Amino acid sequence: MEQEFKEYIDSYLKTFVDLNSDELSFINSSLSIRKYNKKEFLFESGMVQKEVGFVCKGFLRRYYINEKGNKITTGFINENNYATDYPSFIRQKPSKYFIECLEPSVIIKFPYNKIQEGYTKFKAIEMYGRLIAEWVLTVQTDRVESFLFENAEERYLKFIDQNKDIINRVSLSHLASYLGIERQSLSRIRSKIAKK
Amino acid sequence: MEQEFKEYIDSYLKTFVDLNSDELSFINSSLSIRKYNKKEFLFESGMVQKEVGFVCKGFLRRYYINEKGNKITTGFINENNYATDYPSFIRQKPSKYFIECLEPSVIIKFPYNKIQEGYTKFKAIEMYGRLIAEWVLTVQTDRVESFLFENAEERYLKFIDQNKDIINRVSLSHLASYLGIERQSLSRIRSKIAKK
DNA sequence: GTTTACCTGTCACATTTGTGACAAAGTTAT
DNA sequence: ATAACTTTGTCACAAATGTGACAGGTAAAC
Repeated sequence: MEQEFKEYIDSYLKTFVDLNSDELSFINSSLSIRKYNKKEFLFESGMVQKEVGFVCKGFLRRYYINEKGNKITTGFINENNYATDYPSFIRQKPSKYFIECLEPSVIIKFPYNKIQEGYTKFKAIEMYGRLIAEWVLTVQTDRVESFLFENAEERYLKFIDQNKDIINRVSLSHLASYLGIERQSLSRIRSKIAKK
Repeated sequence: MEQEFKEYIDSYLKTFVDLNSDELSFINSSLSIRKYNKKEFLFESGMVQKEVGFVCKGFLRRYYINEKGNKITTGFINENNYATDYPSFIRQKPSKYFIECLEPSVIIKFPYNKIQEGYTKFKAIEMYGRLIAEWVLTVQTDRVESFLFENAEERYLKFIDQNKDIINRVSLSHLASYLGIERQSLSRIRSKIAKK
């Protein structure tokens, strides 16, 4: 099984950067793989992430527990995405997030130290790091704009339009907190839309 | 004047990455400098940014005009920051933003093509690109969290706490739209706080 | 100095969203 | 199959925010 998923991620990475055999063998020797059950945690609040997780199979969410004890979902992670709190991983600072499996998952892990080693030794890996950061930057900017330019209903409609692949994997409560509203409000929005 | 500001940005860049003489001369030969008056635009909505601007002196804002014709400020840019719409610059796609000088400004410009050339030719420049992207990613993530975890009053208090250096350069209206509320709401919040 | 344009504070009212409660439906564990 | 738990939909009321209006203050332009 290991070999199968290693080849899977190799071909995924190659869609972004050209990797020579040195770089590929460095990457393959650096990563490990693990299966998770539903409700298991990739990591919990307070931890420093020693590795970043790449989702080969499964579905996860990232959430934060606020002062009132409410769980606020800030991201869903499906296949071919990285399960991490980027800012805390980059700085190697404790994260305030939990990452929880919503489905049984298969995760490939890259250790932080190996990534840094890859950045200094291999130009293609440094470039891949920049491209990933630029991509996340873009995603986060879109999300800031969604709060500034759109109301809750528009954010909801946009979400279901842009996430047809995962929409039937997320619960109403999780989605509501991701959109920045209460579950009752999302319920209201849904019934309002249904009447149209 | 040119030389003065070129030395200024050289020493700024050196605080992030080690630059050898090849890299420094490449950078210095790539950049140009320009003065702007108050109310002048660095670029306007619909344009593809051929260059990124580094603010040596001055103060600017980035804003978007929505369907109702309202100007929504999404960022303030002061000294030692880049005046750009990153996502559109990265992809070389037209921006929906205006960047306007709120004060007379001195801006150093890096052409997009030169930056890409720098990325491929110089490892230190590629690394600097990654660090900048990682930094912007972190800033944008903080901003998303501010919408999810905080109400308008908390966002306002956090802003004045974290931006003591520019707080007296921004107007109430601009700040309100940056916080995602109407100017009347910010006015209300201010008077509510004043009563405490 | 005067005029003009813009910015700010405040008000009343409308709309949106949050809060707490409850019941029905669905899911999980035993 | 049953019981325990979770999720969802709905309601009434409270709180927050948006909207349109107006007046006074400030700054820029002539």
